[in-house]
Amino acid sequence: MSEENLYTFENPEYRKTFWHTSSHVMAQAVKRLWPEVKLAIGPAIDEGWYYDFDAPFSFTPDHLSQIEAEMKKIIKERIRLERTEKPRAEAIAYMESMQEPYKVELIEDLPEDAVISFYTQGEFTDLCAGPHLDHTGRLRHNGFKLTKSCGAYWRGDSNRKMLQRIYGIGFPTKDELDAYLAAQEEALKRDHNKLGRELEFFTTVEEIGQGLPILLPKGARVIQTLQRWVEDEEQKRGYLLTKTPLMAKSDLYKISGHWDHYLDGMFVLGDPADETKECFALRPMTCPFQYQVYLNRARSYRDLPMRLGETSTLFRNEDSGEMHGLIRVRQFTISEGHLVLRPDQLEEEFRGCLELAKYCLDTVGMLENCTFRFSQWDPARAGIKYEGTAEQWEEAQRVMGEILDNLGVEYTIGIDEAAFYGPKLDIQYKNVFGKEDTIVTIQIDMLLAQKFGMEYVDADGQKKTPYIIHRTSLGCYERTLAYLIERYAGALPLWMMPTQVRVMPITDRAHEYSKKLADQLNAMNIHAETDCRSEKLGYKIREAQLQKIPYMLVIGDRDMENGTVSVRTRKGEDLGAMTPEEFTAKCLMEIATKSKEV
RNA sequence: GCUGCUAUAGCUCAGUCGGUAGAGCGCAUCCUUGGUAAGGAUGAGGUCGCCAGUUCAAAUCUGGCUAGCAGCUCCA
Repeated sequence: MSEENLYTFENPEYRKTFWHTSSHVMAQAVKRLWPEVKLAIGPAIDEGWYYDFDAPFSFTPDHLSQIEAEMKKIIKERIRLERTEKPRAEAIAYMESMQEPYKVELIEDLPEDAVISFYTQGEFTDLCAGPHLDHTGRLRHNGFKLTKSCGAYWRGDSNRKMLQRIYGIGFPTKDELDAYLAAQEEALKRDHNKLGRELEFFTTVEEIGQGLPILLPKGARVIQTLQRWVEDEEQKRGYLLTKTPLMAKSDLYKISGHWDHYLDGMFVLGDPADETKECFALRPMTCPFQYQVYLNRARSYRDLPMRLGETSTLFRNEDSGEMHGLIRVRQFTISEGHLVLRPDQLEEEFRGCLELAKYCLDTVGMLENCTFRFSQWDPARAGIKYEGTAEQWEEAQRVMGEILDNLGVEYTIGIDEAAFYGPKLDIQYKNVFGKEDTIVTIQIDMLLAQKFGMEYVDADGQKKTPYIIHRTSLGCYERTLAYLIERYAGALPLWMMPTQVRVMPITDRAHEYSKKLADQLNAMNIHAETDCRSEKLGYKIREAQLQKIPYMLVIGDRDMENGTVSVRTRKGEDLGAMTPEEFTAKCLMEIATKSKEV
């Protein structure tokens, strides 16, 4: 980056600094208004900044307006920011004198030899590593907005006090702010939780409970289309289809380790404390069930790799605050698979899993927005969250790292994000709020095969323990549907749409012709329906348009005379008259190629 | 689970100071047979999320619960 571009908003470093200084200005405003409020931390984030406060009251939108007004003053005062450094003991004493206990704790946790720096702007001083802008006038008094306030645990620890976080966003000009806020508003219109309900993909019912959405006919159909496609694709790639029980006795989960590591997350049927009675649990994952397929008889190295696939419904008892539309639910269905392998097959099979996942994500149009996370263990939680030895973990992570590097996967590392039995490659996707979740996961497991006594007889006659890859190819169908709704604002590509064509007779005279047309289309596996209500054409078109139906066939006297259909797309294009055969061929081609055109 | 917010007709929302409810859209019926984003008329539809409490009186005030939203924590 050239010298002259250094101090512009396009430079990510400058942008972070800009937002970081904004967070200090916000904290200064809060301290001016309510000196009793304690300061925690206030970093710049990907989009804007936040600051965590410990206040004896709750910040309301009213408070935020007051803070904004005070921030404007501070910006107009053009206060210089000055950096100072203090020795550790002095720094602690200083923050104690300022009655900022959170700052004291932060300093105490710094290494003995750390440089402890402060930034002062006017009467306000904050513990901070910097850097910062030179004065508050660099910010724009009408270029920022405090977007929300909410709870956040001190140091991200749910056992500690919940503080209040205020988020803000800011730009060098008001126009940029307005553009950002308008874009945000646009993005929220795609929110699957709103759009998915409006378009009748799903709903929820109070009596059924949290995290248990009802897939309405439209949503169910999309998921059916995706499932059939994924199952067929897996079969082509050598997967064997299984169908295993949705529940098992606690015995099974005790072998797998889920009983120890995951009991809180399971729906248990019966009393785990009563050893005289059977106790069942709904399955939170498929692994120990699908392993039984492998265990059905003795296996030879010639049987490997064994690729098992199952469209698998799982149950997880999530905490009540975690549920979100179709993205985080208590019952969901995934394209689950387990591959049982010899060590020499690991890399190739891992590549196969990654290729399958990328193919699936690309076909539905989501790959370009995915990021890859290499999820590793945290040695500090060995034996608590993670099973196995340090050697096993280092080995599994080394192997996975090598494979990822060989495949040229660009990834970030997530510490303490692994499964209890091994490291993962998680493919992440962001929703319209910018919140990231895993859509696909590929995991290497060096532990469970041993626990279940899974072996194979190798060429040398020795019994050996196989590797296992746990993987999904399109992840959880409910979650995928949610992201698809957001990705396409409800206007899914033709091949996935629950209704692909709506036939719209203009007069009663055209009803019979229209119904026959729809029947013909359905016979060709094109999802068509007829709108025979006695409404005007414009009204029918408006409704079909709002429902994002890809093709509208307008049928009037002209079409009946000429034996044609008049085709309109949801984009508003009038494709004119064509024969039913021409239209059918066009649709079938678009469906067969899984065109992403919308 | 935690912090904050929310819950009125199928949907989006009004409802003033506590005196048991309204609109638009949708739905039904009728008129209209209209060629590319809303034709007209009439009508039905609500124990104001649930349970308590305060009060002569609660959609409105208080508490608890349930569900929804944003974030935190956890997780696919």
